[in-house]
Amino acid sequence: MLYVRFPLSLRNVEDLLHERGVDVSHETIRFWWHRFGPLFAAEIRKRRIEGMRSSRWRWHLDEMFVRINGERHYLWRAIDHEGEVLESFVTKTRDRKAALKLLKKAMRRHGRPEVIVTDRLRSYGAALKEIGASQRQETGRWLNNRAENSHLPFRRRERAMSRFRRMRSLQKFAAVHASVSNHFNHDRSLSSRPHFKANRAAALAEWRGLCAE
DNA sequence: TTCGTCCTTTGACAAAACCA
DNA sequence: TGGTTTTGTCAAAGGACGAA
Repeated sequence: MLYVRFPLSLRNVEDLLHERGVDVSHETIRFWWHRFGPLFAAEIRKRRIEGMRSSRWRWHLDEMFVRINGERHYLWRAIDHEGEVLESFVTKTRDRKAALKLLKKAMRRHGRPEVIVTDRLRSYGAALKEIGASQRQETGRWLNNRAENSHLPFRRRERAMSRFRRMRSLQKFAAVHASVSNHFNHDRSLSSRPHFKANRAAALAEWRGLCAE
């Protein structure tokens, strides 16, 4: 959890744990998050979906560049109007097929949204047409800030991580990171401090519950 | 005992980040 | 620009532990 949630390297986490009396190697940390990260992420996602009100009527779709060994890849994400990450995955191309995959994945899990906000990339139009929802699309230079903003934590992490070495782990990390940051990031600025504290305590307690199982 | 399985450690590596 | 440090990753070996 330390590794995924904070911009720490594997060796940073090793040292942190050492301070707390846990003696493990950096390789073990890596092993742990590969092994258990996806499990936790899936569990968090499942619980969130169960407890979700049907208020996610507007989606924001977005893609971003990620460089792996000098090769260009694209990280696709679907975000709801509250800034919560619904879906994310990695492809090598930026075309209709990738956009379509994103849409289908998200819709299978969350149902159809009323409005879909995208940037001006034509692939979205083509993909939406294919599933017969083109009238629900809204594009705009500024409309999609919601999605762009949610890249920030990810970018910060990417820098500390000295870029991703393999597509496989980027995919995994994107999924786990989305779930974990959804779980812990309640809006600090909008809610009062005691309210935020209560939320954070609840999130932590729930996390401990997940670990104990 | 001897396997087999599942984790952990170790040491090395190349790529990226950093710094002057 | 070029050298140094830091990064995630890998292969190989080690170790704990239960089953046969």
